[in-house]
Amino acid sequence: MDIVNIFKALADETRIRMLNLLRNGELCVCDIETVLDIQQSNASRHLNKLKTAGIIISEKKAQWVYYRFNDTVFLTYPFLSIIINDEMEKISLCQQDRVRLKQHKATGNSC
Amino acid sequence: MDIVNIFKALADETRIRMLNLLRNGELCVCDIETVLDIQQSNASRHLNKLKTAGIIISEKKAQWVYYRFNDTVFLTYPFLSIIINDEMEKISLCQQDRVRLKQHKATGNSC
DNA sequence: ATAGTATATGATTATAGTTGCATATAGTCA
DNA sequence: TGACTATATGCAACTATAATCATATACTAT
Repeated sequence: MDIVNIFKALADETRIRMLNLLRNGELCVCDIETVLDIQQSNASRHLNKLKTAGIIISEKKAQWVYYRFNDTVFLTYPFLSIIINDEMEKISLCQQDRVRLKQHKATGNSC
Repeated sequence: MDIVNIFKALADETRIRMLNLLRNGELCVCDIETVLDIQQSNASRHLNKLKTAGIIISEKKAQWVYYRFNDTVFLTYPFLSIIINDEMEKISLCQQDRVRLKQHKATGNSC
């Protein structure tokens, strides 16, 4: 039952926060790491879990790996759009994270 | 983050199958047990997990405990309606379970 | 009261998921 | 080439979840 793997991928606060950050567009691992203040290996593994579930895809550019939403999964599971567009907007930690991402990008230290 | 507990509750095949059965209306533990062919304690614990997450509620009637959807949670999390109405319809195991529930009810052995 | 049925829960074991540290791999740039 | 950066992964410790069996609780009916 593939949908169970989707829910398993969503059943973690860090991964919800990651998906929230990706709403603004693709990001590399190190920026996600910095904004969420988590370890590099931790970030890499959580992103891999979201990728394995089919929610995000990755693309290597030079030494960075950029992650972004996998558009086709929203066709298969339309409820995912609602979660990402509406539910994440309601979560205060997610709102704060997006402010922090904006600030991080403003510093010019982002990829 | 309450929504993570919702996803944790959904991140299990048995619990998805339980929610699918409840689409037809309230059911007691023993009927769910029979239709899904799982142990009694197992059924009770999974139902409790769905209840703790706020997705279902229970009502005791005589010696039976009936479980049904908690309507208020669909107001808080509208995406849940889509999952239960649309996604479960697409899962073949869920379709089969609903046939088995119908057959079980037809035997007259249900609560 | 007694026997029977339905449900919940304690205790245990098994399995799966998470984290941190160290290290491997792959790319960049001087 | 060598130093550096970004990312992934092996391993170990830890935590959480699930399944099973036995038992407790609560209700029914005789």
